[in-house]
Amino acid sequence: MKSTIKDVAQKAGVSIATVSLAIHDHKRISPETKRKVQKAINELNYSPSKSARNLVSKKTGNIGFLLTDDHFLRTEPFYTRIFLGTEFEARTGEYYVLLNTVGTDYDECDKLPRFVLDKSVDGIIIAGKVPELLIDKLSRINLPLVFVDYIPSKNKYPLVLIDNIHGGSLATEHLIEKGHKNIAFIGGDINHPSIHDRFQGYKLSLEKAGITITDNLISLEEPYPARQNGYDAARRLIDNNKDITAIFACNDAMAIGAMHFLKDSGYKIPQDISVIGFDDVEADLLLDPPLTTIRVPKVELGAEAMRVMVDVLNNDNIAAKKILVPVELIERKSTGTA
Amino acid sequence: MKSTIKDVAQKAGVSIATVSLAIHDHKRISPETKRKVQKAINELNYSPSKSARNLVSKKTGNIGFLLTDDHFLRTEPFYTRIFLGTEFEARTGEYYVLLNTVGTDYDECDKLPRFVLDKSVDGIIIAGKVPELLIDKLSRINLPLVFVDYIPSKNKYPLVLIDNIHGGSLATEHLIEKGHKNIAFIGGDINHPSIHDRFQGYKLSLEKAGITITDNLISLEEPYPARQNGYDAARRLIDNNKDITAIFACNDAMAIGAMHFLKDSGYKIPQDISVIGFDDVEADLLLDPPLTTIRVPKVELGAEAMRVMVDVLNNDNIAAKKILVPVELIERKSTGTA
DNA sequence: ATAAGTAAGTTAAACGTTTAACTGATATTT
DNA sequence: AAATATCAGTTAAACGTTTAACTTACTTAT
Repeated sequence: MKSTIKDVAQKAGVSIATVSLAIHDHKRISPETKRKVQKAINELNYSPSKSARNLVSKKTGNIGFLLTDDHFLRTEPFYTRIFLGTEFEARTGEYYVLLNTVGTDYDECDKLPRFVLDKSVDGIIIAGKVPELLIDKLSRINLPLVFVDYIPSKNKYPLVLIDNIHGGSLATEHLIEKGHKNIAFIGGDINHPSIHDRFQGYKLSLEKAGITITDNLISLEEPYPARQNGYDAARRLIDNNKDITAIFACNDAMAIGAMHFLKDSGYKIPQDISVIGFDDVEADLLLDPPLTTIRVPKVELGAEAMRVMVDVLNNDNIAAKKILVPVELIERKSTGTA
Repeated sequence: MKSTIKDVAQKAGVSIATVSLAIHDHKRISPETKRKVQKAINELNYSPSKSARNLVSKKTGNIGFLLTDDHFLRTEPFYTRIFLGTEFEARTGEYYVLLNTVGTDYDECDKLPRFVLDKSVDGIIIAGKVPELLIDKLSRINLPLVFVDYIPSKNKYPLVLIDNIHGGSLATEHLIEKGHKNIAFIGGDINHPSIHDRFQGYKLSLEKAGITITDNLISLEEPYPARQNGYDAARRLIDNNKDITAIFACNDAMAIGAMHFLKDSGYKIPQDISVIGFDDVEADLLLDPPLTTIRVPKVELGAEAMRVMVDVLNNDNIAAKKILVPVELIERKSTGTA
């Protein structure tokens, strides 16, 4: 059943080295011999053993995909999509993707990811925020690292990022165009590079439009950008400032929370208050009204990260590049004229 | 940096065979030697090379996870969750999971999944409905197969299934307990084993409660269990029978559609009509009112499938078992008393 | 005619494990 | 006291590739 290189060699009447060289299209092998070998391969339905190859090449043919438990388990399939993207791209690059999650509470005693310990990967794509301690440890072993949707503090690795600043601007400009002036911003975990940048985009656009940036329009206290936090932030904001006519939430989860609060408080969306989110998660379409948001091409992010990884692997020491993946405004029904 | 068994042997002052045997806790090695070896292992931070192991054991340590493109890409992260479950369980079983999708239009000319071609997996978990032709081809190569959430036509493989009949009963009994008598059923693609069984559960519970099963309370025509179909089915049902006080939809997507129709027609949920779904997808919580449903433990389904696979792999030819994973009623706000 | 070069293979070592078969002590049985 | 069993380890082959170094037969240049 399972044929080896030996069987092919026998059938083709050549040595196993010739078969190997023929497979790799080595110039030392004549076209005719290559044909003979190819014929034998087809007849025997042979395909090389990965294990044997890996053993001698000291490569594994696998790329690790690392993220935190809560990112993978969270309701919105954000990182799942990114993972999917790496998987799609890996296919063309002849790689497999191995997934591993780590706790957010990673500490000194915790083990390294399984695929690192048993040397099952040639490189690691790290998605989203992961504990810096883990990054430290990982940077000590000699594996190529590529970050997607996160900027580690010691920034010497290739980065694949959402163009958050531009996205923040897009969202804000959309509201400005609709005639809004009192535009609130809801953030959570403002130290997170993505959220920080979206906030930058917000401020940039306001400045550009000549609108002064007002403190009581901005909520940055929430520690985490989740639904409930969006709800709480919206309440605080509205309590302090009745003039708000539009809210830009730093992500859809918070936008959804904010919408819940607004509905609970009897505000009509978008007649009384417009809401825009960021990410474009599936749930947005189910909302009433469906949420206007900034679409992040999640699958594309993952694919890009894998492309960078393959480059790094083939090209040994390529300069650590930084790729910004563009976003786009998706206008639905949650935003209207002021 | 990367230490091999040779280094460990040298450091411990024994042969490499001894190291290997010690690692596998072989009885021929004395406790004292084992300690020595362990010490050397720790000091060198050694861990065995998977490639080398795989080569000699002729195992890969990988399990394939196969499903169709559209199942993986569809909005509700149903199969994604199942995948996650296999991944979690794989961890304890020392396996890695390799994912591969196939088109629903798989035909004779299409290649087998990549991980089959290059012999990168020891077994395959197949999730959801996949083309029978592919199953045929796969059954010819000698890899263990485990199906999750699908029953292939030639049923000789281990199966991990949702307990759909019981779920159907749970849903129906919940409505009966609330005092409902005119309980409608909305199905789509009634030939699908899962939907068929949910319908069985419905009928069983009605019989048990002494309620006659009425044709104009049942909609089975819809070809596909999607939102729009739920909308259409609900309309037809209500048009034909104004006495309906409760609807059991065969899945959440159809339930969501039905709710939309009811709202559009001015019915209050649950005051006028109760609605219950099946699956418990994330969207349910966002609805107004949030949907009462039957929770399907998706992660658990995947974990169970992996457990079965590991059993099969360790135990060579275990009888093809069939595991029914239990479901539970999640009561939210879309069902009330008649 | 001889040396040098090239073309097309082949040989054999290496990759890092596992494991069957062997060895050489001790301990036990007869 | 000799034969046998047990214990604790070692030796060496095998797994299926890749690849540097070697071979052999032609070409071509001098």
